[in-house]
Amino acid sequence: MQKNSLMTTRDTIIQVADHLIRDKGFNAFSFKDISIAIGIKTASIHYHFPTKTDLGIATIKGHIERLEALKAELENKSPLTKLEGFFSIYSAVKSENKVCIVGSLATDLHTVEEGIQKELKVLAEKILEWVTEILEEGKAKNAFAFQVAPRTKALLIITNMLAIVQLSRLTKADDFTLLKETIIQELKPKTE
Amino acid sequence: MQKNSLMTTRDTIIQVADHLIRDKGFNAFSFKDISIAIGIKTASIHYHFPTKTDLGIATIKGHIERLEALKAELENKSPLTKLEGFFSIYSAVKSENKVCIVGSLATDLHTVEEGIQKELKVLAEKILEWVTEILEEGKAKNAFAFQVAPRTKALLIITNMLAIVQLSRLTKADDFTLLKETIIQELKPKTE
DNA sequence: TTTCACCTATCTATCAGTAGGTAGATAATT
DNA sequence: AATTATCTACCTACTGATAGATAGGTGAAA
Repeated sequence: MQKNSLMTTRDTIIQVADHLIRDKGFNAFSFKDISIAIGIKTASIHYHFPTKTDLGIATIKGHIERLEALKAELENKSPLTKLEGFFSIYSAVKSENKVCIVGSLATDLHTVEEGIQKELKVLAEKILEWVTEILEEGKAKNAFAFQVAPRTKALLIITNMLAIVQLSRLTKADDFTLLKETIIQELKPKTE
Repeated sequence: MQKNSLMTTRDTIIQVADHLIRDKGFNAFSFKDISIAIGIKTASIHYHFPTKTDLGIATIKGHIERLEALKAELENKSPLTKLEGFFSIYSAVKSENKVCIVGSLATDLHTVEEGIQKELKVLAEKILEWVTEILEEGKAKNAFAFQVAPRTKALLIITNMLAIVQLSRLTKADDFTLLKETIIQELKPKTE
C-alpha cells in the first residue's frame, strides 16, 4: 500500500482511506493517519476532500467502479468463473486481514452522514444484483444447483463472505478458505 | 431501554453501552452518551469502570453469561427448538435495527485493547461450539440433514445471521426473516 | 469511622475543519 | 517574447468541540 508514482494524490488518499476504513472502521481513522501515511499535511487532504464524508463517499464510489469493471471483465466467462471472480474480492480482503467495506460501514451506519449511507446502499444493491444474475445464469446452464430463489441464494452467499472475513479474525483465518470452498462445492449439481 | 429500578447502576451502564456498541460501534459512543442516557456524570461512570476497555470487557462478559443461560434453559429441548432459540438472539437484534456485538467489535478489532479482543474471541468460540453441538445432535436425531461437517455448517449459519443483520440495514429489513426461514427450511430432511 | 456512589472541576490529547499564505506551473495579455 | 494573472497543490497556524481520564470533595449509609 504505497503511493504509486503514476497515481494522483487524490487517488492515493482514497486508497489509504479505504485500507483504514476496512482495517479499523470509519470512526477510528483520522486525517492524521492519512497525513502520516502519504506525507502531506492534514490541511492538504481537505483541499482534495472538503470533509471526511466527501472522502467516504469517494471511497465507496471507487469500490462501485472496480465492481463494475470486474463484472464487465468477466462478462463472457462461465458462471463458475464469475462466482470465483466475486469470491476473489473477499480473498484479497482476507489476505490483508481486513474486512469488507460494506460490513465495516454497515456497522457504523448510524454514525455517518446520509451521503455515505446512500452510496453504500447503491454498492450493496449492485453486489446483490450481480451475484443474483450469476446464480440465475448458472442455474439456467446447469452449472449450479440450488432450491431457493436466486436472490435468496445470493443473500446467503454474500452474507457468508461478508461475515467470514469478520468472524475469522476471531476463530481461525483458515475458516475463510473452508467456507469459500464449501460454498462452491455445494453449488455443484449432484451427478446421481 | 430504560433503567429498571431493580437494576444496579453498574448493570444499567453495561446495558446502555451494549446498545450503543451494537447501534453505532465501539469507537462512536462516548461516556457522555451513557451519562445523558442514565442521568449521572461521566466521571461517575469511571467509578464503576475505570476505563472504556473495562466497560467493553464487562459488556462482552454479559453476552457470554446470557448465552450460557439460554443454552442451559434449552438443554432438554429439541435441536430445532435450540436452533430457533439461537436465532431468536438475532431476531431481537434485528427488531432494534442493531447489529450483533461480535460483528460490531470484529470490524473494530484492530482499534480496541487486547482485553476486549480476548473476551470477544471467547464469545465467538462459545457461539461456534454451541451451534456446532446443536447441529451434531440434530443430525444424529434425524432432525437436520446436511452434507458438510457440523462445524462448517455452523460457520455457514452463523455468518448468515451475523451479516444479514448488517446487510439488511442496506437492502430490506425483511431480508432477515427471509434468510432465517430459508435456513431452517433447508436443514429439514427431505422425505422422498 | 469507613465505605459507597456520586459530584465538581480540570487535564491533556485529539478530532475535523478553516483562514490565509506561497511556490511553481499554466494561461492570457501585451 | 516578455509580462501579468490565475490556478494548483500544497503549507503554517489556528479554532472550537469533544474525547477519556484524574484529583479531590460530599452526603448518606453501613
